Amino acid sequence: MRYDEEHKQRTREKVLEAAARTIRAEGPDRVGVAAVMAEAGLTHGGFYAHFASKDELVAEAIKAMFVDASRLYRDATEGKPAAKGLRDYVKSYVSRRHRDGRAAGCPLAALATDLPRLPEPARLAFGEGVQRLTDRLAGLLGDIGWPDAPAAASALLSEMVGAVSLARSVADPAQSDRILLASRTAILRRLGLDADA
Amino acid sequence: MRYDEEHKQRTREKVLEAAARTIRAEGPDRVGVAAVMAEAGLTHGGFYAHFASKDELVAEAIKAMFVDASRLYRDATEGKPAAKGLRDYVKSYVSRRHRDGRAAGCPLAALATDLPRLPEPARLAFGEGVQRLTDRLAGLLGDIGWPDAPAAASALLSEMVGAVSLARSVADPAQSDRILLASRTAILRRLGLDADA
DNA sequence: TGTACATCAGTGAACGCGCGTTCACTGATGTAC
DNA sequence: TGTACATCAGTGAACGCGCGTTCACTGATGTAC
Repeated sequence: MRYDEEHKQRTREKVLEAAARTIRAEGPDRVGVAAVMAEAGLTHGGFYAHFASKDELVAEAIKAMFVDASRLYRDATEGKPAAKGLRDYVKSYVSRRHRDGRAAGCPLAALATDLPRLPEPARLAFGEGVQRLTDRLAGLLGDIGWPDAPAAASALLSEMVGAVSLARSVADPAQSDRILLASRTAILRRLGLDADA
Repeated sequence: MRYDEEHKQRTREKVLEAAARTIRAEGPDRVGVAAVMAEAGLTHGGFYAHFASKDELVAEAIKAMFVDASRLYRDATEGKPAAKGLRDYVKSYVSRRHRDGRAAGCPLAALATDLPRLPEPARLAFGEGVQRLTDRLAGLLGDIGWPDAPAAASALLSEMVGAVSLARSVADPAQSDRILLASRTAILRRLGLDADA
């Protein structure tokens, strides 16, 4: 049907957005090419005009998820003093809303234990995303005068990822809430952010 | 072939052990009934004499994994003063050896992000395992006089799970080592255990 | 004690289904002349 | 300006394959008489 110049690029982005959402919600193994294409309003046959394989889709979708993650980070921190930004980011990350919204949340908490089973390109993309997020947190920790900010940022990120992952993994809602609250409180208290405005 | 009384029970346990290992390594979706049976030295047709479905196998295998997890906990802590036991458990959990041995490691770090996609029975079994491990850690923390030990234990477990999961998820070995080291150091220092014998 | 039958864990072929991938085709629009 | 052809994103049928599950069968041993 001969579309205009940017048409293919727009389609590719629509497919990637659908994949990024459903892979976070259902995992890379339970998401099918046909389902992703359908969610993007297309039929499955056209998939290979955009991606060489499903593996490539997964790797590219992981990159797209980290764009979402950056937006979540920016929304929580932009235009705020470091202490308040850090506090708001922790509170939005270790939250019921984040726990209950896998499809739109952080790829780390959604896919961490899936990654070791995925091929190299996906793991490379994931590793880069982890590093970028760590660097950003290290910046904030440095700004509030925290010692050894890069290592502290890594430990902080691990704790947030673990808390949200575990809160999602248990069947009992009360237990899940307790897991979130315990980590959120521990983090904010430790960073001296629990009483700030 | 009419086997003796305990024969069927032993076979079931062999199948569960094989499933517990391969599910931790490959994830519940990539492990097939036929592969698990073959690893237990059987053919796939006999599977349904032991389990009603693959879903039931997964739920039962999760219970079996937590038996392993209890053993790992006991090996690190048994017969030691609380401070030393806690320190040794953290060091064995947040370690390269644990990171590199998914099949025999803690189910939390191996499967946390898979669980939300599994049916209720699997998530119930997982939730119980998480609680038991948290209670044990709370016991140790209480013994060393840590305030609000149950919440502190939950936060500690989340941090350890997050660190090992993330260390496994990135492609770059140096980055992976840094993630482990950052969390391990932060935890031991915070608990005042970094200089103990 | 000996014989006929029942039991049932395990075998292996077969089933239906979903998935990743391939491929011949479509048809609106750009390009060549 | 008008006509014939080329392009190529997208369609939909088809493929091979692996998987979960089913089922008729096996055959060593326990039980009944």
